[in-house]
Amino acid sequence: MNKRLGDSTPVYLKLQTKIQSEIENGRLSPGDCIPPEKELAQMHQVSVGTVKKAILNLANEGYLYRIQGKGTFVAGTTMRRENLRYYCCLNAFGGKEASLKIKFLELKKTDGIEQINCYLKIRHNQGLYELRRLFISNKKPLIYCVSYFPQKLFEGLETFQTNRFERIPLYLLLEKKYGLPTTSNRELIGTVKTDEDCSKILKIPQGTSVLFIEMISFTYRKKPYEYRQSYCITDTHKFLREY
Amino acid sequence: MNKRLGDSTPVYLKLQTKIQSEIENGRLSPGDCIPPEKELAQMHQVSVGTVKKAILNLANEGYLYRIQGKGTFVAGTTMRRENLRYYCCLNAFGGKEASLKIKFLELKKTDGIEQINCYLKIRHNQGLYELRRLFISNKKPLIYCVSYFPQKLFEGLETFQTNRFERIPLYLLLEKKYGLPTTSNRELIGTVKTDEDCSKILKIPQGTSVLFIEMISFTYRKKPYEYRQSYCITDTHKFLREY
DNA sequence: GCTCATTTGTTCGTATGTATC
DNA sequence: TGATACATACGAACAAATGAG
Repeated sequence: MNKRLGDSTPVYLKLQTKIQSEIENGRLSPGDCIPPEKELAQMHQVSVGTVKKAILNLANEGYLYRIQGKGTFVAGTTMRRENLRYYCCLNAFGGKEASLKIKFLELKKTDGIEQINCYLKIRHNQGLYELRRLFISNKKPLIYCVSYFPQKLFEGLETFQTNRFERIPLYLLLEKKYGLPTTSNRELIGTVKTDEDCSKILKIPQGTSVLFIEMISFTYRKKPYEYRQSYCITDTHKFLREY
Repeated sequence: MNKRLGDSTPVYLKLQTKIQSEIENGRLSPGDCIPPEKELAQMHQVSVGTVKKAILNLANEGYLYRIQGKGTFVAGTTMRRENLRYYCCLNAFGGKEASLKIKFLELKKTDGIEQINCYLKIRHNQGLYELRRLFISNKKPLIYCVSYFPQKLFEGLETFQTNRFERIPLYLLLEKKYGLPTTSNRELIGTVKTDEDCSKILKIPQGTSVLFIEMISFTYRKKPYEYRQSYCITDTHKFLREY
């Protein structure tokens, strides 16, 4: 590794960027172990301290985690973000959280949808998966959500047993199978009057105002991988957000 | 500074905790400069590397920021969080942001309110400030918000010229005057039908469903310093949240 | 515009402690 | 128990930015 000849980016930063790229490119996947400090130092002809700095930075940013005596590993979503919960429903601050059951409704392939493909940064002609789910608390429907994914990114999704969608959070399912952790989410929050389909599923009168959340989830390199619409009943429980 | 005799917490961590305490206790305020590495090293009889580690950790956590050649300084909210925007209103992802004008409505002292004092972690008998504001976009009211603060924490708030509340974000005003930066926010999001007061101010029919956001803002040591209720019209613009 | 003292940033190397298997 | 790997701590040298004179 060239030590600041001509270009002025520090050595540790070059190494750091290199490792980060390998993670983002999928050459290293969540759970993988990277070579020990000493070895990396020899490989790149730099000191151990420099390697340590690069690795600690990546660990701070959530790309890696380290265990003393064991090694350094590539982090997944759970490691990066202790508490990723899209739907945490409370009746009040400090109040009780609703325990949500997931009900799988449907998963199907669809053609591209212009607006959504645009959000997902894929071409108009690329197909999508559409996943519809219902979240139920105390036998009462609370959230109806429709997710869209690029077919190209998640090939074979339709072969999953449907009950797997009801057992673990979607983002964990996708990370496990496709190696894509969630790095950030962006939401637009508003209200909307339910249409026929939605009001039937939520068992409320058509035209009722409900909370409407559009979300885009991102993975490495700020790449969007899911667009989701959620219709939420907030009579008894409200949605927690922290930032 | 005792170097790991008996107790096992590392030296750098003790120093780090010490500096953090001084910031959180207000002995150091946003903008203040701390002694240079060499001096701190001598003061505590440790090596420069150890001081560096303590300071870099605090810088990563947002307590400090450093400028090469100048020194190390205590960070305020703007330094800690580039983009703290409670109200960022977009018509769609990638769409245009509404430019909001703030209209000051009222600031008054009130008695404690049980539920709110509880959120703010102060005793029932402690008084509050109540601040009411209206956010306007394109001459149309978008957000009506009512904030509550502990009187004890913000003594003299009522002596501010009211137009100062219309010029800069509230959190900056409070930080500047009282030295309390915002470290995190917690929100509960739902919908509510407007009452008479609210519908008059927002110029919409009474009983219209609007987005309703309750928020608690925290400063150092996770201390709550504001409780806020926002009533938001989301016909044209929705609320952005990232996490 | 230049120089110099100060301060942080980068890099090296070494020694020792501690957790894991 | 020993080998491995990360964590802590020290110290030294030089680079790069800042601000004062």
